[in-house]
Amino acid sequence: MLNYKELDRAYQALGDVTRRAMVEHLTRGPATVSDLARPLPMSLPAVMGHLKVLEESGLVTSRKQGRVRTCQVEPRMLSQAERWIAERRQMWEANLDRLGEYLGEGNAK
Amino acid sequence: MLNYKELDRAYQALGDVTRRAMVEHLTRGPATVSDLARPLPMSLPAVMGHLKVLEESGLVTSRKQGRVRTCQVEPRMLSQAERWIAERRQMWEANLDRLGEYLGEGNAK
DNA sequence: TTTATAGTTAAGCATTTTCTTAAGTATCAG
DNA sequence: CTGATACTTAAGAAAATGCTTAACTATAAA
Repeated sequence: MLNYKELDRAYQALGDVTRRAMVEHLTRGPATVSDLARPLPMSLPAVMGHLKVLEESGLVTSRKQGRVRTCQVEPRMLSQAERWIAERRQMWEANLDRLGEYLGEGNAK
Repeated sequence: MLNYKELDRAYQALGDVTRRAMVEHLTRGPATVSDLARPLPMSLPAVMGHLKVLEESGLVTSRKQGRVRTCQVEPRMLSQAERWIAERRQMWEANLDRLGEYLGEGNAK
């Protein structure tokens, strides 16, 4: 399960173009910090900041070997964020169905 | 389709417990501003602020009749936010499959 | 050993976010 | 008309974000 703080962090992390670009990059495979930074229009420390947010959200993990840090997507957290939305949408649809039945009965149709 | 600014707004909107609570409330059916505010530990103007964020993100819409404003979830935007994550997850899985094939061939298994 | 690479930390600054209280406006009810 | 209700706006404080440059550490290469 996912507590509200984890969800906060995951959605906040995704609420930034730069970090979504990083996630998208990592879905094509693992990458180093420099790999992630190369296409981005900002300094390396700025990228590090975004990486920290992504790691704290659980969407990304990384390990350092020698002087190179390699980053990966964490698909589990991706799924969990996906699921929260999916569940709310389903809840809304279920409600809509119930309303439909009610109107259907009321109007004898 | 969804441009990056819309996605920004949608995920930023979901990246806050209060606003997720409001969305959750609205998945059980339409509600007025006061309905939304009642369970929340903050002032009405603060709730209005959150509502504004939700409306600007396209996740919620509202209409005013007389002095009462009624709010609704907008399931389309919910779906679109869901889809972005789903697509990245699938991208990652496809990549993993390709890696699996590669390793499979390499190891003659 | 010297130099280049890859990443990290720290300080500082502008902007945005999230909340407050106070003071409105526009219905609706009596 | 008078007061209560439902929201709305504005001003402002405190904290969080997102970036910069400068300085530093650890590793690898020459």
